[in-house]
Amino acid sequence: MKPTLQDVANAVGVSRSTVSNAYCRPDQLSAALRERILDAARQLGYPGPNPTARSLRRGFVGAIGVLFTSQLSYAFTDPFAVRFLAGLSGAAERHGSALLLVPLPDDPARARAAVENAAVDGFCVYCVGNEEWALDAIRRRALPYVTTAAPEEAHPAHRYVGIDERAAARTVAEHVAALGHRRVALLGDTVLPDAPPGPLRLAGPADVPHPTTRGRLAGFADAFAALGVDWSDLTVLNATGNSRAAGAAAVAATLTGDDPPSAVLACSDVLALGVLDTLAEAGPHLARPVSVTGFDDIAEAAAAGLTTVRQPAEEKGRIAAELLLAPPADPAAGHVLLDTALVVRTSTRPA
Amino acid sequence: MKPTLQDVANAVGVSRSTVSNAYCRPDQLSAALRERILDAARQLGYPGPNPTARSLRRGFVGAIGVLFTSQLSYAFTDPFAVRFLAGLSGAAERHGSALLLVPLPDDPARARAAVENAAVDGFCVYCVGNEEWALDAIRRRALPYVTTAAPEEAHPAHRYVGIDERAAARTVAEHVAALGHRRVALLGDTVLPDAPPGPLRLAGPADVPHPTTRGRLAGFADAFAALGVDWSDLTVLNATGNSRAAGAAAVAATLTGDDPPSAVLACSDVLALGVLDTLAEAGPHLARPVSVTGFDDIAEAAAAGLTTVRQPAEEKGRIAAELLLAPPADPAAGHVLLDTALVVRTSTRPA
DNA sequence: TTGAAAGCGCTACCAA
DNA sequence: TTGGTAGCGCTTTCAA
Repeated sequence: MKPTLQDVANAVGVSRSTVSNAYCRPDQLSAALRERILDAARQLGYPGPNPTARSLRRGFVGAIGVLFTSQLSYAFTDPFAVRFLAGLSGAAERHGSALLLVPLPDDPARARAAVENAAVDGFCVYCVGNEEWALDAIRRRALPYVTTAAPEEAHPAHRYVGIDERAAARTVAEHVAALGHRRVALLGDTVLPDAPPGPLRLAGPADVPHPTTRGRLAGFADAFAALGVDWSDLTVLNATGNSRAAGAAAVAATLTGDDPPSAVLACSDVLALGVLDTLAEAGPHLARPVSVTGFDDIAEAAAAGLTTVRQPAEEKGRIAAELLLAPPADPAAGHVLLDTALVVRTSTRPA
Repeated sequence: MKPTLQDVANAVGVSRSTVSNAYCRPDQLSAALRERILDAARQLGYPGPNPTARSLRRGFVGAIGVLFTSQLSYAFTDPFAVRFLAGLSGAAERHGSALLLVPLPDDPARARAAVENAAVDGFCVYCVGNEEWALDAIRRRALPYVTTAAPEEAHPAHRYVGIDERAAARTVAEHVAALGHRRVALLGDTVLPDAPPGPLRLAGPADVPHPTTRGRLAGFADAFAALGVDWSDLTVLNATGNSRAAGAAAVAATLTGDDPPSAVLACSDVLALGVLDTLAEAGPHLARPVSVTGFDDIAEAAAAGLTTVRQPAEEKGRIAAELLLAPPADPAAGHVLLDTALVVRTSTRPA
């Protein structure tokens, strides 16, 4: 059996308290005794206090849980998520907190159990879809948490760091509109659940369940509505996933059909890069060039010359961690909206 | 105070065991009683069994620790590490295990404490330098672990997944040698600790402390030695970090000096991309083109036309997780060497 | 400076 | 099917 603190105490002939003190309160005993205890521990192969037992007793763990309501590997596949995690981990590191990445099974009951069973002091919920159930489980545990988007309904103690999705989306749409584009397609990931890739009939942005996508589509629409281009004049394209391939598949038929749009506004850079892939492939067969915009400004966007909206990924992660680990006294400071910036590159041209 | 299992038991008028059973062994009580208990729990706001207490009692945690002996954010900054983590997290997810990313402070004593205090069932150690101290702490805790490189000295129960660094490096060097290059520079990250960026005097690869870098440099040297080009004829360049910028800085003086090498063999793609950056910047001032090779085959390598050695990043992560979570019965199967492949692109040309 | 006592919240065994 | 008992390994008063 693995030796315990008790064994060390027995070996030295002192009480457990004293051994415990030797580890976590060196000032509470003589240096000599402490040395004697540590020596005995080494001799016995005692690896130091058991972390789980210590957490139970102390009432905290030293780790924050990170939740992606999707495959966990998504976190490492999406460039924006990776940068967010870089910022988050840097700040967590500074606070001496570890990061527990919690995989969520597809089965709702088991997913909820995963949230209930995570040994953490708080949660950072990376919003990618419907995570209300997870927030509910977290609130029941009375743990602090932070999300990466404003909540749908305000909740006391709900802290978040996000951007003004709608206003940000509007800026890039205004840029495209100013270039003279009027036949425009909007591309989003999972605009409606279970919808197939490609064009979608949608009464308005309000019908989109995912708040981030809803906000961005609404912002795109705002810009055109101001110029008299109605929602019904816009094409909405659905991608079945936030990936390059899904973006490419979503637009393929539309771009190669007759009367294609002159511009495609995507809800993420990854989708937009997929559009560029389709465009590059279709190449000579296209009647005329198509302008494309993305959202996020990931590294690949610059290389591809993609016009996009920049949001500060690492900073978002850093602030999320700080909101959790060093909560502001003023509750209003728990709601952070970051600035975004339109980045114009070569993927948008006059219509 | 937060309600505990005991409170629920009191409320329903049953024993704690029965409440516990209601949560983790539903077959041990009648459906009716279980419903009654769960209802009471809901009423009281009991969020379910405390994960830490459960772990203590059960003796396992359901998480594996991931150690990067560097800034934790490095894990998200290095493309190869990110792909490794994607593979690792996918496999962990399948096994229902969470991932605890443990930040390691710079201070050695505190770093060791971080390893000792992590509540995990095992460790995956991503090798980036000297991690013997961490392995030592893990062994004392008698936890299973896996590393991403063969150990320097064999240890029972040490499992690893790696590649034959030396043989792999040799293949790309042979390719460069076959193109006729004889004046060659080798570029590695932290070839010697605390060495400045740029050329380095080194008696031989054996003097390099980091095993991965040592193996790759030795492999490069092997290829040239076979053609009569001695170690002393090769230039060794030191980069102070595994980053594009560090790679660029390491080669700048050498490439723009007189009598520059005709080829640079880098120990990673990231470093090689830095070399390409320097080359692009120096551009017209260069006497003649310089061939460059990398190592890893990250996504950016393809776009940059970089000749490199491909190693299966995601698979490495997946196998690491499986070695840990589903240990093979045969101990020999705990040592996995993955295949690598030379990928020739446009960054290498005849001398 | 040291030790005794009292749990942290839970689960697993065994007996009823 | 239910409950009593006995810890899991530790830390923290408080008293000596």
